[in-house]
Amino acid sequence: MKKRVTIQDLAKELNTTASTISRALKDHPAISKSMKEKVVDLAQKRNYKVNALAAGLRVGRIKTIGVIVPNINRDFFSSIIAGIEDLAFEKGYNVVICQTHDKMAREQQYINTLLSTGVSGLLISLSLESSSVSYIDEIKRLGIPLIFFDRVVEDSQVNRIQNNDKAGAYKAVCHLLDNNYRRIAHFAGPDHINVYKDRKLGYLEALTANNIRIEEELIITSDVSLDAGRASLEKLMQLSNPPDAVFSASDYSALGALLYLKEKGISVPQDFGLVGYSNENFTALVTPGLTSVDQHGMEIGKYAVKVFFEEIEEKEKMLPRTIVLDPELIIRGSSSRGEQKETS
Amino acid sequence: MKKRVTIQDLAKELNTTASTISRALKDHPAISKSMKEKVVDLAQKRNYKVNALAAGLRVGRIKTIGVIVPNINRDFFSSIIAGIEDLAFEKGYNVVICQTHDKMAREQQYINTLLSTGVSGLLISLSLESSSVSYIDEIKRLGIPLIFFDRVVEDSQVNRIQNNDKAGAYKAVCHLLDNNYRRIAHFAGPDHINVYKDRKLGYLEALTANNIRIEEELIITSDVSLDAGRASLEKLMQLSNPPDAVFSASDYSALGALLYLKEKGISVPQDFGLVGYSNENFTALVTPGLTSVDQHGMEIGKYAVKVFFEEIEEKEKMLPRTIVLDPELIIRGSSSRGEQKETS
DNA sequence: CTGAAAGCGCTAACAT
DNA sequence: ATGTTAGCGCTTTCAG
Repeated sequence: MKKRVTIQDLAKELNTTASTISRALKDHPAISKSMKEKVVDLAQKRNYKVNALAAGLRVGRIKTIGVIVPNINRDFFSSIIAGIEDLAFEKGYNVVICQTHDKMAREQQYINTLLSTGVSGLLISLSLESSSVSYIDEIKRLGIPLIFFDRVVEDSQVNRIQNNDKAGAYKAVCHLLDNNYRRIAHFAGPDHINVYKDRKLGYLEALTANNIRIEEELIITSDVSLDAGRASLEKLMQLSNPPDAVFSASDYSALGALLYLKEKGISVPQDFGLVGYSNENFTALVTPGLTSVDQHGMEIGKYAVKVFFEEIEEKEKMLPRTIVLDPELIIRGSSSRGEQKETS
Repeated sequence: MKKRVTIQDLAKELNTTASTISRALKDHPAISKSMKEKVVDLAQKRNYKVNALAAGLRVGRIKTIGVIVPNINRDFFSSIIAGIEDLAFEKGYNVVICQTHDKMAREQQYINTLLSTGVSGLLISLSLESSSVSYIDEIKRLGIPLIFFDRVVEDSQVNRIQNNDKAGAYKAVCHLLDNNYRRIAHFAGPDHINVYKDRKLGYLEALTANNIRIEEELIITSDVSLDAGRASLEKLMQLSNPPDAVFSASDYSALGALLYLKEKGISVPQDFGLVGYSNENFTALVTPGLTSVDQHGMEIGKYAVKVFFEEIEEKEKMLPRTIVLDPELIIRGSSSRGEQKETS
């Protein structure tokens, strides 16, 4: 367990000083070519690695971007992360990923840790529990770029990359109406999360625009998990006048509903229509395929880092931006009555 | 963009010194109760956070565990991570997750970054490209606990948490034989990765044990992706004597095969049997359900951190351990000829 | 119980 | 083109 090689060790061995080594290693213009070569060779030979702690302490920041998401095993979030990584790597930044499991406490803890390790920026999608958020001001005060994506805070002056969830939901519900479903229920998520609020709004607007009366009993709010979806539909089917379709704010609860319908032998899409949200990979794999709304995760990720780099590269303070992408309805078997091409 | 609050700021305000603040904050026994209270209160009020860079530089290590996996959007890996997080949090450690996308270069880069930021330990599952690995000695030399899980290095003295992949494959193939499939092909992964090598061995042993001749043409090696699975099966079906079942080393290529079979109207499991590996969530969702081998990801994660904590808590150097878990065959529709209970 | 002082490894302004 | 020096914020030994 020897100590790690430092810049001093290299300096001693080359009869020079730490400064020269430091500069040579960063390809500083004022260092002779021959010296640079010697230094780089020796560094390699001795397997030298910068101590990012020391460098970061000095400079106040390290070339790492912190990403905080509710869950990493959602295809939506993992595509966002892939998008973030692509650009970040290109620019020589590393990405560390933290998952909150939708707990506000973990979100706060990770923010503290990441801040205290000197990350250069923070890209965050809120946990389900995070209705209000207290850390924004502090992050701003530290001058660290902060970008929210997908699940964003709404009332503050911050950067946001999000989908037009209202439009996505609107399209989804209109599609169900086009396929002659008439009593369309909605699985809603917590109202304090923008995406769920907006999806509900889109649902309501689509009904109103089509002169369909809104019935509160057809709207069920939950954590939109698979189990919640199954339970919600079970409850709805007890109604004297049950729905003939569900627009779910999440693919998972749509899947729960689908499994319930299969169990009960209710045929989808003939007797019941189903649309989910997020276009998770499994939606294409279940039978019938689950119609869903694709949110272009990769793009969201790319925009998020892009804004980050703009923030650190601009000298003068930029105004916070909100970038809104348009989601896309992906039609599959679960909602296509009449002409079904979909088989898988 | 004010500077962040330091321990010195607090010291000045309380007419004491940094040492006292530092000690009070860590609940050092030699600090008076009243002082501790004052310090903790003020720290809270001023929103003080330790500068982990500075503390880490001093101590040489930070309370963070680095986890490196090929991909985070596999259910298998994300359960492992969940297992790791559980225990790590309990002990006050943070977990940062990095994904290599199966690229050796990224693996090396992340190891460098994590080492240079002073993580306390490294939990690694190798990328597909990583046949030989050069960083082990260095990590050991630095005295940082190193634990491989699932995809491990085989020839060195390191900690390993892995599944008995041979046994899992053996069970899977025997199950196919029990269901009267006779020409069983195998989708193999790269041979330099232990898990794929062992799954192939299990396949071969199961055939041999049942007096079935091994035919090289029935073994197709690929990156076991979805596309590879489809392509591999397509190729196999061109043979003059095509197989009637596939044991795939990965759920993804099994899925590719399933989609191909559906397209061609070959009925599963009647005319063709299919078994995958890893028990990804989607295996329960496709129709017919895909028989697969569950690897107890959560347990693997828990063991991995457990070994990490043992390493840092023991004073004397412990010998590297290898922990082998037994996987479990999950039987679903895709391989159950005769008595099919499975419908989903 | 508290303070003084040194130093972790690196960078950058300021020499030369 | 290279060296000198100071200091980032914290912990910890040693002294009181």
